[in-house]
Amino acid sequence: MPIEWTDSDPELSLRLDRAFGEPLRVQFERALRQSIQAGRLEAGERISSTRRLAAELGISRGLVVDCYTQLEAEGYLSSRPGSATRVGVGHAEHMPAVEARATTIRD
Amino acid sequence: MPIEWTDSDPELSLRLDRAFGEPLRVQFERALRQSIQAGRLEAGERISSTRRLAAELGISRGLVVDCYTQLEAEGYLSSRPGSATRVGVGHAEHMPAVEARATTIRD
DNA sequence: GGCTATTTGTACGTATGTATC
DNA sequence: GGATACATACGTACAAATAGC
Repeated sequence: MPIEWTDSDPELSLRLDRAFGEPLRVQFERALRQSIQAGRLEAGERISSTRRLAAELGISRGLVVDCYTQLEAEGYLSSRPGSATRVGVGHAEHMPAVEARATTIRD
Repeated sequence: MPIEWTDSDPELSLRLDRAFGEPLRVQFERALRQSIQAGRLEAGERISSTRRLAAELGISRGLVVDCYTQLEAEGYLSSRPGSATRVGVGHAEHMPAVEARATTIRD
């Protein structure tokens, strides 16, 4: 049974399927990366905390942490302890779709 | 091809060999126990997390967890959730092999 | 400035499924 | 079939940094 999740504004919508064979982490990581690439998330904008997103998606926080870590290494996200994780400024600027859209996504 | 690993300070150095016939867990567990027995690890000192050590040794984390569990049961290590594993205070000072022998093999 | 809640980061321990020998 | 090893996912716990009041 796939997991679908859409925020109030559909800034981040993704679909995970446990029975699909592909690991949840891979599915989630790709969905998140594509959301940034497509400009559905604005540069510098806060994204959900690992706890909230995990709870909303029905997956463990560890998975979310792992994916955030990976995407941060790729430059898509920026985080520091005690503060919210944000979309990396470097990447989103270079993405054409971003400025065109000016999407608002909060937390 | 043996796996060799040495920490920055060579407090823990070990050598694993997949082709040796002896299970990796046995090799690793013995190497770790001997490091403590020989006093190369100081009492109360932090040791590598299961994730880090597994990654550095190229073995699965499950194996490291199993060995840590066994050595904790023998008193060589001390751990609690959310905190780093440390060398057991009782052991690193006085002698070792006694408690180890008294312990039954688990699992 | 201080206090508290939140968040990240880290770490352990466990469970389940799979592959291989 | 059993033992060994690995991969994936989860739950929990704690410390440090931060943000907000």
